[in-house]
Amino acid sequence: MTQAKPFLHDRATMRVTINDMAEALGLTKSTVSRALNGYSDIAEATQLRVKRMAETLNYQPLSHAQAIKTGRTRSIGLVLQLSDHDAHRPFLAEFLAGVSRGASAEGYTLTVASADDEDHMIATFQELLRDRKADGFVLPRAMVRDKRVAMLRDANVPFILFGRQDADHGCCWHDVRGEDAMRDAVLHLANLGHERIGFINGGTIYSYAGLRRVGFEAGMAAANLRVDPDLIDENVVTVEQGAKAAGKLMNASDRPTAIICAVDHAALGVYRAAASLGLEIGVDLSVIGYDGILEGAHVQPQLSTFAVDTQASGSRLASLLVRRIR
Amino acid sequence: MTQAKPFLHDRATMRVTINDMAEALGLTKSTVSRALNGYSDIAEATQLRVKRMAETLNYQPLSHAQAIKTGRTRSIGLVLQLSDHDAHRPFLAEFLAGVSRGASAEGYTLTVASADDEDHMIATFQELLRDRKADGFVLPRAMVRDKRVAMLRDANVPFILFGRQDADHGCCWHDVRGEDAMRDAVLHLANLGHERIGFINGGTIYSYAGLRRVGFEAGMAAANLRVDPDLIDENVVTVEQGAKAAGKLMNASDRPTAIICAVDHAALGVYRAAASLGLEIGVDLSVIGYDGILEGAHVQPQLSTFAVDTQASGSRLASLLVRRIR
DNA sequence: TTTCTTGCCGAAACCGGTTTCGTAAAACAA
DNA sequence: TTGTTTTACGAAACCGGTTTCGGCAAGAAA
Repeated sequence: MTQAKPFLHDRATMRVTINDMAEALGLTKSTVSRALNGYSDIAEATQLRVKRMAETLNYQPLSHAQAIKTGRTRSIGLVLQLSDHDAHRPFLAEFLAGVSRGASAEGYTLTVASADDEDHMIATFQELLRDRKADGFVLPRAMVRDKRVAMLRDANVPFILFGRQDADHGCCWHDVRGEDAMRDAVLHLANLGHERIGFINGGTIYSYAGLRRVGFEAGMAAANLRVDPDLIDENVVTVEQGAKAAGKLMNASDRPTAIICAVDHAALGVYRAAASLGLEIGVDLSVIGYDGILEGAHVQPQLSTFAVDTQASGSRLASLLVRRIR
Repeated sequence: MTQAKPFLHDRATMRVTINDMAEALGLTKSTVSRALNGYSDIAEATQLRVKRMAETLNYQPLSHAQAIKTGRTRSIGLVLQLSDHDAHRPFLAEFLAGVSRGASAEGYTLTVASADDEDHMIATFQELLRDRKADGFVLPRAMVRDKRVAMLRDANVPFILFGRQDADHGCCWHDVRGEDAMRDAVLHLANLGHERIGFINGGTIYSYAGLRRVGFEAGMAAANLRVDPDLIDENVVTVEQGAKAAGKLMNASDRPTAIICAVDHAALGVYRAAASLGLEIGVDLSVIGYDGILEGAHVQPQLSTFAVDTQASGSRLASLLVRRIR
C-alpha cells in the first residue's frame, strides 16, 4: 500500500541527488563526491565509472548545496548603474545576452543587480558577496578611477573589466580596440584630403575616452596633421551635447571639414547641428562615429561608424571571468 | 598561541551565521531560526529579542543554505530570447534594471539566462528549476500561444507575464494598456478631421498586437469611422517592414491621411516611405507611434508617440511575482 | 494536592553536498 | 614469510540553515 514518491512531479521533475548516485553505484556519497571532483585518492577506474553514471543519470550537483561548504555558487554578478544616463543603454541588452550566454556555456549563471549611484554600487557588491550570490563580477564601462576596482581588489574578489583600466592596475580586462578605430578614421579622412579634422570625445571619466583620444592623435600624427585644440571637445555622449559641441567646433576660426566622434550619439548631434547651420553632411562636412547604433542607419546620409559586436564581447568576458574564478 | 580567525577579511568580511546569533542570545540555533520565521511556538518576547539582535548584528540568513532545505533561493529568473530580433531590444535594458531593482527591494535577486529559440528556452527554464536557480519567472513579451506559460503552469511554478495573456488562461500578468493608447490615437486624429486612418500592427504572435488592434477598432467605432481592411497591415516591427507596409497602405485606392503604428520602429518606416513618395509628414500624412523610442526624437518632424515607463513596469512585475511566490 | 494542558524551548535529525580522518586490503620491501 | 607502505574507499564530521520531536515548567482543571 505504499505510495511511491507522491508529488514527484511537483516542481522540478525531482532531481537526482548524490545519494541516488551513491546507491546506484554501490558507493558512499563521499566517494562519489571525490570521484566527481577528481581527487587522486579515488581509483582512476572508479572515477570513470562515477562520471559515466553521472552522465546517464544526468546528475548535476546542486550549486548552492556545494556553496554552503565551498563558498562558491557558480554564478557571476553584474551590477547595473541606473543613474548612468549614458547613451549606451541600447547595448546593454546585447551585452547582457552575451554575458549570460558565455556564463551558461561554462556552467555558470548570471546574477544581475542594480544600483543608483557609485556608493550604492559598492554596497550592492558587498551584499552580493556577503550572501554569496556571485563568485566574481563583470564590470562594464571601466572608468579611469574605478571605485569598484579598488573595492573588489581589496576584498580579493575575482572580476573582469570591460573597457580597459589604464596601465599598472594589474587587473584583468577585455576590450575592443576603439583607439585603432579612431586612428583608422583619421587616416581614412586624411586620404580623402581632409586636413582640418575635429574630434568629439566621450566621457573622460571612462577609460575608453582616453584611449580613443590617443588613437585620434596617433592618426593625426601618422597623417602628418596638426592637432588643433579648438577642434577637440570632450565629455559628450548625448545627441544634444553632440550638437552643442559641433556648434562650438564649427565656430572655430578655421572650420573643420570633418569630425570624428568617439560615440555615435554625438555624431547624430553633429548631424543636427549641421542641419541648423545649413551644412550638408557628406558634402560640407564629413562625420564618422563609433558604436554602430541602429539610429545611425536611419539618418541621411547614413552614418559612417564602427559597428561593435557587444554580444561577443560579453560572452568572451564571461568565460574569461569564469576561468579566472577557477 | 592560538590565532583568532586568520583570514577574516579574505572575501566577504566574514558573515554572521545563525550560530553566532544563537551564541549571542544564549539560545539554540533552532530557536533562533524559528523565531526569525515567526513560528508560533516561540514566545512573542523571544521573537522580538531575536529579531532585534538580527538587526544589530546585521544577520541575514544565507539564501542558499536555506534553499537546500526549503527549495527556495529567493531569486527570480528571466530568460532572454536571443533570436528575437525585435526592435524592442533597447527597452530590455530599462526593463531589466526595473526588474532587478524591484526584486532587490523585496530581498530577491535576479538571475538572467538566455536562450536561442523557443525549445531551448523551455530547456533553460527546466535547468534553472532543476538547479533551483529561480523560484519563479518573469516572462517578458507575452505571446498569444505561449509555450513558456504552458510549461510553467504544468510544472506548477510561479510566474508573471509582461504583456497580457488573453482571456481565461488564469495566469498572472501586468501590462501597460496599449489598447487605450491606440484608441486615443484614433480619436485624436479623428478630432483633427482625419477619416482615412491606417493601422500598422506589430507581431501577431504577441498578445499586445491583438489588444492594440482591438483598441484601434474601438477608437474607429467611437469616432464613427469605417475600418478599411486595405488600410491595415500586421506583423511589422522593423523600420524596413514599416516602410514596406506604408508603401502598401499608400497604394490603396483611397489613401489614408493618417497612420497609427503599434510600434515606433514601424512608424519610422512610414517616415522613410513618405520621404520616398515625396510626402511630408505632418502635412500630407500624419503618423502616431507607440513605445517612445529615442530615435523618435531625432526625426523630422519629431515622432508623436506614447512613451512607456518600462523600468517602472519591470519593477512592478518583480514585486508582484515575489508576492506570488510567497 | 494531583493531573492535564499548554507554552516554550532544546536536542537531534535532516537537506545535499564537501572534506577530514581512519583503516582494510593490496603492493612492496626485507 | 613478515613488516611497511600505498592505494582506495568508508565513516563521520561539517557547512548553515530548517523542521520534527520530546520534555520541562507553569498554569488550569479536577
